[in-house]
Amino acid sequence: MTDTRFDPSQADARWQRAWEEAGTFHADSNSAKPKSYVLEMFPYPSGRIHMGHVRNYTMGDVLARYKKMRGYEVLHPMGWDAFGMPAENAAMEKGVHPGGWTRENIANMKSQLKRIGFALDWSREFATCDPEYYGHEQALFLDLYKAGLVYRRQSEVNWDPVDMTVLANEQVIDGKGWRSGAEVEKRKLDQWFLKITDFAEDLLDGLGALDNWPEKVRLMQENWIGKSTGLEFSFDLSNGDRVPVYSTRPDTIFGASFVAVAADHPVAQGVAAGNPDAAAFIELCKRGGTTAAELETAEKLGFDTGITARHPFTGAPLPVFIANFVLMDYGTGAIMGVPGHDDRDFEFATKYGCPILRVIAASAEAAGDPMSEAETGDGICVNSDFLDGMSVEEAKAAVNARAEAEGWGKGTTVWRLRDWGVSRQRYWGTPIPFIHCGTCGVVPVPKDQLPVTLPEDVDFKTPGNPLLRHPTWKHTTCPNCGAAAERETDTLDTFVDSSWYFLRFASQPADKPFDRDEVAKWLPVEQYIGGIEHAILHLLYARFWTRALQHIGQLDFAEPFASLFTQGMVTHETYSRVVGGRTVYFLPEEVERTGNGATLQDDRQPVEIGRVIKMSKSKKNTVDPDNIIDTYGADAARWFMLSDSPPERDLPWSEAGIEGCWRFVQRLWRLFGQVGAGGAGADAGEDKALDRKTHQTVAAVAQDIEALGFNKAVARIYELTAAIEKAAPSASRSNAIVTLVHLVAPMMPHLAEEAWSTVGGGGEGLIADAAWPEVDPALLVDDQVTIAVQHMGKLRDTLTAPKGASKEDLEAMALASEKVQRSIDGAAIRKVIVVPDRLVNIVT
RNA sequence: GCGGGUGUGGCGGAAUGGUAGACGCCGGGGACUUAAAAUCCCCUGAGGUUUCCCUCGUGUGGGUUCGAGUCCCACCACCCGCACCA
Repeated sequence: MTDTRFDPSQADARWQRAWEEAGTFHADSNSAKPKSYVLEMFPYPSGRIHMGHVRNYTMGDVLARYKKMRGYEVLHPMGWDAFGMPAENAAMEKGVHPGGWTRENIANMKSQLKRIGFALDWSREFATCDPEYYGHEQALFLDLYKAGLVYRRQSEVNWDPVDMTVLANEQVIDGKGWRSGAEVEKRKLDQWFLKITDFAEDLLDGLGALDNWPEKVRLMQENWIGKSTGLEFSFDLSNGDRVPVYSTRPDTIFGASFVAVAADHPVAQGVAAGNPDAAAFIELCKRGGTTAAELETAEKLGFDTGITARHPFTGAPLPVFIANFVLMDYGTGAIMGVPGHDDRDFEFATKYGCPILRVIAASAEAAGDPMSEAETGDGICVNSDFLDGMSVEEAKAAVNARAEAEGWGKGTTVWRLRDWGVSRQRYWGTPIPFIHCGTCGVVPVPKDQLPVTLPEDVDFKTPGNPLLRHPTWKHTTCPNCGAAAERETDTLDTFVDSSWYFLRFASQPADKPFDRDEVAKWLPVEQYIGGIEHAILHLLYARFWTRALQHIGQLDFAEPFASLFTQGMVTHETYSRVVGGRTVYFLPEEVERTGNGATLQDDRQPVEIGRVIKMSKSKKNTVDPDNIIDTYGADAARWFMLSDSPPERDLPWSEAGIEGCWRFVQRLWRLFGQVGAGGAGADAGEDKALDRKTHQTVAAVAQDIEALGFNKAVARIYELTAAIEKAAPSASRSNAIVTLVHLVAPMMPHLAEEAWSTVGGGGEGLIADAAWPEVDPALLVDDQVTIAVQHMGKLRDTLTAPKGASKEDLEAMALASEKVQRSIDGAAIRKVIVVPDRLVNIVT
């Protein structure tokens, strides 16, 4: 090896070519080896790869390469989540076609990914906007329809009356359309739904078996599914109607002081018909946000209908309100208000003067205590007739039993989970394969006519759904009767696309979505890696879709992802100045970081250093992976992604940090050049301490990689590197260096290949195909251990003892310590605690 | 608002209830060099002491324990999700 520096600008591409030519990362479905499916969430082709992608894919890549070295047949695919709104936005803003824009982005991002040297099987690549892919998706959708899991019903959307278009929640800002600024209305449309609620119980139960999912993701899903048990009963109204309500707290029924119904509840509609004020109030509720967050934080508003409801036990008349915080979608769309024991009811009652009654208290004596806030905790029933003295749980059961016995109510399970609305009134998505016929109704497109492809000739000059206004596309004939009919112009939610892509990666027949047997070979995914932002929707939908396919007999398993890992974001500090009262941000590459400040390169004047936050275009705190790779090569960038921060936490990018990684790449390169100095690699044993360190590191790094503790693996590699550098030349040292090449191979594959091809005359083949080093268990244990000696729990001395020394010996050694004796200072020893191989604590 | 998470030196972080700060970054000092880059060595939680050590210290306040960053209770701060962004 003559070069003193590793040059990634020529080595990276050379090894990437070598892997490609050898088909190194091609996954063979017929392999006899044990399989491992490593998957990172596929990206939306926004145009450029960002550091978050690099981090996500580097983690998966290290695992995939490591698994391969451990003898697994690894499937590590990549593709594109290519449908979605940004492409339509680009079409509107730049006058480009969504398809062309997307294809161009994919090409750019693919070449970016290739430069990082990921061990991907590119032969399985696809984009969800490929007619082949979405055609199969349409077929699956029809299968689910046939199984009764797809239906249509009316549902509300955000309607922008100026742009004449449906808006996503994120396009509604303070109740106004993001483009038009017009007040957003709620409008009812016929929409397609998937019956995810049929699987609510199963999706909930399934969480229990997902041991290798983060606890917090399981909890989030559990809360999302939101199983609750309560009582459903009806109030008799003074106008002769009956209104069913649902409550999870029937034990507090004697504390009910009002009844509230949702704005779109039939009772509300009935009142509005004869009362313009009520109608106006309902209109008010329809404006403003629809999201749960907005409803919860918005001021509680109500309209007193003048109607009263008869309390089922006391017969007392309770006022009936229309309220903005009651949701038609949840329960029965009506509630009994118990201000004493529900936060929202308390706020509402305070505002509208309803009585706040205490019906739960810590003890019977506290029954008369005043209430300054809602008390939602446990206690016993008071002021509650026959419930007095019962616990909350007893009272719930007692009220339910009484209601059922008397026939005016019944115990019910209610789910927060709602059916999945998949209709989108947009162009750039999978067309929903149905036809509307004047005589036959809604008719599925026959499978032999799939895919229903998107028309190419569309314009985005006017707002609204281009499919709806396309001159010819929607006109067709009914497959049933042959009469003129119209195509469905809604497209599918892009979450449908990402609910089965992992199946298509595993198996790609031309004539069907996937082959059941081939899928069974690869699935479930051993390790799925992605952002926490997908903790609920994507992961829940994918779990549902898999169950739905199992239900209709197309799959043999229910859970697609055996292990899940959610990685943190890549963050960066921000650089800004206030110019004319406005904050102007600067890119890191425009800024020079000095000691504890920063200056703009253009004018040498200081800029303000802001908080370290998620990289975002608006704050300009982004770093382009291409620039980093141009400067430092792929391996330094990969190493940075793995160093320091635990993978589940945020990773702050810094120029100094990547410089450090670059120095380490070169440091390794110099060390790798020293194989053979002091003897050939075959005979270790000359340097027992180094042998031990080497084997301990191999075992620890393996363990860390398998637990995705990359930052710990990195720290151990630094330690071994330092130990080798300090060691005198020997066969042990040469062995250690060759081992080190293996250890870094999954993380810095280009450097490792370059070293492998040259060390000690050159290794056999590619190191990507090499086996992970064997560990000698005898070398994992040290024969000497350091014992901490404490007096009253405080460290006073340390001593070295043979491993496995007896408690008596350790105690004697500890008491012999001068420092310890000085600390004890003649006090009587009451107790000595000895933890073998760890510590001695003397208690006086 | 509801749900979830996080908090340890100047910074990122490490630590089966058992030596807090491994490892990296920044910073300081030195070696090499005509000089620089690169590289190598040493120091680097705070305070006291002055080369022997001592005291304090893991968001805050309590508690359990021989011993708490770790377990329990209460609080504070920040971050994420909330169903049409992906």
